[in-house]
Amino acid sequence: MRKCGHHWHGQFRGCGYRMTKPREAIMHVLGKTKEHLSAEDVYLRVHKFYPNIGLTTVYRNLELLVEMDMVVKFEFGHGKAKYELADQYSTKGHHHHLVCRKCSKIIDYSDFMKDEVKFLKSVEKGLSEKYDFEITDHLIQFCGYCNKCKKK
Amino acid sequence: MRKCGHHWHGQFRGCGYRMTKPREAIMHVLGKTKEHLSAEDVYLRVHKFYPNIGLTTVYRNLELLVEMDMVVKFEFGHGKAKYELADQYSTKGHHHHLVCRKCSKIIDYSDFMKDEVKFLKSVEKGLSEKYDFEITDHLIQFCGYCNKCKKK
DNA sequence: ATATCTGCAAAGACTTTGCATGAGA
DNA sequence: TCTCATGCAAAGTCTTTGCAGATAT
Repeated sequence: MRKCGHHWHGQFRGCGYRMTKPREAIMHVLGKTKEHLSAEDVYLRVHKFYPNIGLTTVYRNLELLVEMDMVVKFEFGHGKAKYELADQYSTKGHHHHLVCRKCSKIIDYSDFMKDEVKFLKSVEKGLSEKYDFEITDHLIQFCGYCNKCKKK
Repeated sequence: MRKCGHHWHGQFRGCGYRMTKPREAIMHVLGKTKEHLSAEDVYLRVHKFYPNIGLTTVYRNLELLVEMDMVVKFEFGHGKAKYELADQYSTKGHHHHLVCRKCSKIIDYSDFMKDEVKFLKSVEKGLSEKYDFEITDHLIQFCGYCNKCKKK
């Protein structure tokens, strides 16, 4: 059976992991979507072209990918965790979320990134020094009511 | 038995809810701590002076309090949700969190709020207009490795 | 060859629901 | 008095763990 050659190979090997078919399939699904997928969502999509996949494997690999900084995990507070490819691997690019408190709708936005970068730069530096904390990532999110859910 | 009079009374009545002993007890616990408590944490603390409390009641009221904007719910990604009194009811004041990806330690910080306010003011305005979204709250959080967990 | 990875089944953890009883206004 | 709220038990979800067999290198 052919080897699991692929452009993710190096990423995994570099971290001491193997490139396997389930991993390839999971990366494929994550790379193809612009949505925020739950573990089960990923499982279902992978399952279509790789029916042998197990949900457990999806959970284990998503966790691994988060640890490797290739995937970001979000807990929007509606039961299940959602996963997205990290900015540098994604076609979506750097963005944040607007979360509706009523219908749970999530809007991606990538506006005002200039302001954000300026803000983050000084804050991250200050915080990491003051608290002796190595900052690897940030989470910025706005909560409220979407156009359909806000009171008229 | 005496009535449940208390300074939270108006908050609840104003939203169409009743002031009950369990609610009073839960507010008492939340108001007394500076920690981030899980539902079970709240339950255990309330239980000490109000042993009749049920865990279900705690869950139901925390949810209610979040909806009333009196409490903020955080999902730091380590299993259980954590709750804090909202800024305006808390002695902690406005703050955000630094979350260690390894040991799950959470550091509250309230530095750089001037920069933050400036940043948020323009961004919130822009976003709410562009996406027709009523922003009620924001979540800003930095993830990384605390002094004990970062590689030397 | 051999340590890693996978899939299945079962267990675990947190949270929600149903319902009869109790309490606030 | 008349709803609303509570507590218990049971159920529901999402996620993790154990383990034997399969796979990548």
